[in-house]
Amino acid sequence: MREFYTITELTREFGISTRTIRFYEDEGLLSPVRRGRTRLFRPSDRQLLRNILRGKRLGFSIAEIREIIQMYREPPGEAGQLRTILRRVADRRAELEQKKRDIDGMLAELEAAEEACLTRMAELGVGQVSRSG
Amino acid sequence: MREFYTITELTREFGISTRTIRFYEDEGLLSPVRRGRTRLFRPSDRQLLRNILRGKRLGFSIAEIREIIQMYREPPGEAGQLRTILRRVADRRAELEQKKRDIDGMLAELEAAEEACLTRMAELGVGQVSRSG
DNA sequence: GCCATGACTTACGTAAAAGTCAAATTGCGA
DNA sequence: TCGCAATTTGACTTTTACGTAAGTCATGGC
Repeated sequence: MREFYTITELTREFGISTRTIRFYEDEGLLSPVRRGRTRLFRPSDRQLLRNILRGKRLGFSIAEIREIIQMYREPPGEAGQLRTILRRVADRRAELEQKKRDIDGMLAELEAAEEACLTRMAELGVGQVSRSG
Repeated sequence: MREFYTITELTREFGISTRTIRFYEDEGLLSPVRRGRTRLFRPSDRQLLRNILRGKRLGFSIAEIREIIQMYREPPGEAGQLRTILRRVADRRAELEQKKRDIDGMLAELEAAEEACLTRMAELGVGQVSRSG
């Protein structure tokens, strides 16, 4: 495991721009250490970035991702705050389950569309058809 | 099954604004029939709206949703176009599978966070803890 | 006939999430 | 130590997905 990554290494690995990474830092999602003014990303920063991009792919906003990230941090010492976090965890979980159902719904529609295409191709007498599902 | 829905009925059912529905029509996602100037939504429009909102929840853009919707339409008569659609279906499917993995990853992180909170609460000697997973 | 209600169009506004560009600075290899 | 590529900050621009406001139109009840 490497100790540090440069910003461009991360942009290449994740297919994003430096502007994006700096933007995430401005938004408080990332906090790389610095040598002089240059950002140095630890493996934990890299992991965090990976999680941020996961959230993005699922349609979460920066604000939501920031909130979710805060739930992963060291749990606080106060019972009320812990309960708050637990509630939010439950909420997010429900949201993710909904997204899962959405995915299954869309997959079903895609399969129907594929089926219709394959049927149509058969009607047209087109060969070289391979089924993936 | 009702024959038509008004715009406000749909806004109430799906928790969105009339502006949003009209915007989707402007963007070519919906094409309700009209009586005079008033929009009348058929059950198929309602279904389509449901699908649009599913796509939104999964983070697809209007442009992407428009493209996906076009795949659901009546399959065209030309073999090349059919193949194009099949390829896009495969791409979208792969994308949805990726999102599914993203969800599972996030769920795992949420569970870890929950676990940490529960542990912390136990340390504090806080009772009334119920586990959901 | 008048008004409330709901729907419509048009136009402008805006927040989020970067993209783009410029100018200064820095690190590092020769 | 020079020079160039990489990095930095800062400001401005763009795109997306609507929100909001202003004014019009149709219609059903009193």
